[in-house]
Amino acid sequence: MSPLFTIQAQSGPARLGRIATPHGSVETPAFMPCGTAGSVKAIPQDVLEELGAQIVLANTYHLYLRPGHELIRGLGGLHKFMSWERALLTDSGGFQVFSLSELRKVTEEGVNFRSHLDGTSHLFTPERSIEIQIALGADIIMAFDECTEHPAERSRARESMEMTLRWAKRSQDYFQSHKHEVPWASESQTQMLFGIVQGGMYADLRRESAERTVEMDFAGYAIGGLSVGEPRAQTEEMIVRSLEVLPKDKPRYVMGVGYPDEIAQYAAMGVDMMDCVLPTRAARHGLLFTSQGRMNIKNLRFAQDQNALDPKCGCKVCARYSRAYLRHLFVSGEPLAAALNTVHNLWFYLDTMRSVRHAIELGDHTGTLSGKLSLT
RNA sequence: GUGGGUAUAGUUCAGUGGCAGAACGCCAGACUGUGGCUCUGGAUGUCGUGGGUUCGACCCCCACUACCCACC
Repeated sequence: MSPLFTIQAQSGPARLGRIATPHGSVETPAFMPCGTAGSVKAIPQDVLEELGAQIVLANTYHLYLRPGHELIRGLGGLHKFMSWERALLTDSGGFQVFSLSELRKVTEEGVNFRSHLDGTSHLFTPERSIEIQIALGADIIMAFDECTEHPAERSRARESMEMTLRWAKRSQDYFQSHKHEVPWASESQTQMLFGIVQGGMYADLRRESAERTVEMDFAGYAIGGLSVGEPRAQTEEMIVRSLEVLPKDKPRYVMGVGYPDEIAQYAAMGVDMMDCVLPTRAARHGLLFTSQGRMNIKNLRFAQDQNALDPKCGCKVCARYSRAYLRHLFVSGEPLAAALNTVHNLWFYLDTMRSVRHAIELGDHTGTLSGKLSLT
């Protein structure tokens, strides 16, 4: 079997690579837009393709609750259901449990939680999470973990980390015995299961978590539990500590980050994959990322501004519409505002990654990777 | 013309003889493995005009003006 992840060029710790999935390849470092409920909010799949997205993240928690994973399996899997032929990754539901903490109860077995939709009680276990993720059929699926809250005492961080390690083993075991049940299964193709590094903000726990996760031999490794309120320097250190241990021939994924300059920086540090709700959520809230920094399009100062949103941007929104019009759409509550803003922000993120990949390919002669990206 | 009603923030309206209020709108900020076009904060007043009563009036009294309703 040919390797699922290949590295084509390196520049310092940064890698230019390619993940081969049953639904096309993903060039790395990659940014993955969030399509929580089987949709990147506000834009249709053909636009997502035009933007150059090669992989989208969807969510086990949401799709399980509605419309239900068995329904999606019955309709041929998530790719077919949402008419997305490129790669998909599903999150395990671990983070939703964390972010909806007042509704949860964590035990060794798993997590009891109440649906935010109708209040009904549900139990997620590692086995259940993987079962659902197999039914959905994403190309890359995630082990069921516990996202350690921040701040967390060392003892609490260790306890949480140990739980995640036990759950990782159970996720792996269940996956190995059921992976043939994926909707599009064939002899040569299965899903890739990623393990997740935790350990709170403790460098040695991060290292230990990474080492013991690697021993279980996953197809790729994620670094979770970051961007939960800690200072940026700490995020960076935890990533570095984890990357030191993670195998260089497997994809490494930092979950849930970040700002444009963050994703460029982490890619330069050797991270291959990232996802974040920021570009899409911010877009729906009127916050746009540009080459000149962040821009709140609802500000009065744009009311009569005929300039393109970002004159240096190559997206279709910047090519066609003025700031004045975009402000008008947003202020008026027009649905088109969310669509256009999302197109721009995702283009900006995806284009940032294209620049980073190009810089790695050229051996970073442009300096892009050495911190000269001045994005906020 | 007669009778009745109303007049308070940009708008729609609460309000009490003793610091001028809400909602929406407006202005600004936030957003990091997405429940939520969401959350947080801020500014804005000749309380229609002119008199009177009162220690004190947005509030009570009188007149005027504008608008609304009914009747003629």
